[in-house]
Amino acid sequence: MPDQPALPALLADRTAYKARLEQILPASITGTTASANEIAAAVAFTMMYVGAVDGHRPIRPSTVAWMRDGIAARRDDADRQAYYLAALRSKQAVDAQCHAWGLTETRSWYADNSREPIRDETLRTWADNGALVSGSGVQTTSSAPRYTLHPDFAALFDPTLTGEKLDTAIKDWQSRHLTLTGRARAARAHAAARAEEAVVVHLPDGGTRELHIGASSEIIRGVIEQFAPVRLGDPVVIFVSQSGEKVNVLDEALLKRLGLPVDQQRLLPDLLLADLDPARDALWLVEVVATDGPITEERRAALLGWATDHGVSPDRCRFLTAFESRTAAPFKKAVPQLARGSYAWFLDEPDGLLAWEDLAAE
DNA sequence: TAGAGACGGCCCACTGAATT
DNA sequence: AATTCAGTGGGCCGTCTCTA
Repeated sequence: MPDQPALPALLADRTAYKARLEQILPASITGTTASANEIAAAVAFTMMYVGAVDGHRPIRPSTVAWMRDGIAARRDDADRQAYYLAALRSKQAVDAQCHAWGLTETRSWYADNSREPIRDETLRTWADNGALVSGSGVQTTSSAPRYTLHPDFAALFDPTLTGEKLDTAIKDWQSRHLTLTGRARAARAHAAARAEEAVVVHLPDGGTRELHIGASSEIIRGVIEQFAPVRLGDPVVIFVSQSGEKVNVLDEALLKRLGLPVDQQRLLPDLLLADLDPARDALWLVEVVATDGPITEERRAALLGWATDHGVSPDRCRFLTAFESRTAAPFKKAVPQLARGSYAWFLDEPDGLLAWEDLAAE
């Protein structure tokens, strides 16, 4: 990475970052201690240490968790870069780097599981307050690094900025980012970044819906745009559920009329379609398989139970597993488990439908 | 002394890179 | 090409400390 900006100058230690954070994003403003607590100080130090600013050298939570006192003490650009690269590879790579440096201190700042408060509390809160630049093109469940500091926020940690100059700079930043309009601006920028990478699905009723980027969303789009209009007489998309998101209900009124509860705790299909054609009158329960999770006998029974518990007749339920291709590994892996009485559909062969039927039932 | 907050730990589903 | 592994996302819970 030859065109990377220079690494920023650092403050003395974590304590110094905590002190500044308490001025910039105090709990009294953010409503949570996560914006300026010890974890937040560790995050700020580490992000500045590796130069995670303005889209360059993004980190993930483990980059913070794996930092150690011995590493933090090494301030050469080459060492900082070396830690960044090691932390991108694995914890073992960090161990190896420490060994190469002859560091005896083997304790990371935080245990691996502490990534959760780092991610869920500190980084979330910073993002809400315009302190981060949202990662672009990184899938929700990807382990790729995505977090960088907003350059204006990072500038507040400049060691040469002290006393009155620091106070002024902080007040200026707060007035641009922490006001109602500042927050709204951050939210809009965040939404715009997400929309740019979204998968746009055209619904049967003419509307559109944006889904997260990823193979699953491409398959969902295929089912809605290519499968449903051909196979269903009068298709309606009732809801879509995506990882990392509450169930996305598209037709609340219909869901209510059907009397189906959308309970987050229970097993729900990835996609629920209804065929309102009076001659067909069916409910399509669809599972989308990018890697795993087809309609197995167990899943079929659970989904059927969910539907029939609420008055849907079993003979009105259709079960479909949607795949990217029948030539790809996920389908081959799923074949032995596919539930009898379910269908399979493939994104790369949208005009076909594979039926696994009970001979006696037909 | 009860309740709230902080923090570390565990679980599940899913993804992409590394390994075989 | 298939499988494994490590790390992400979303959750929940137990323990400790501080405070009302």
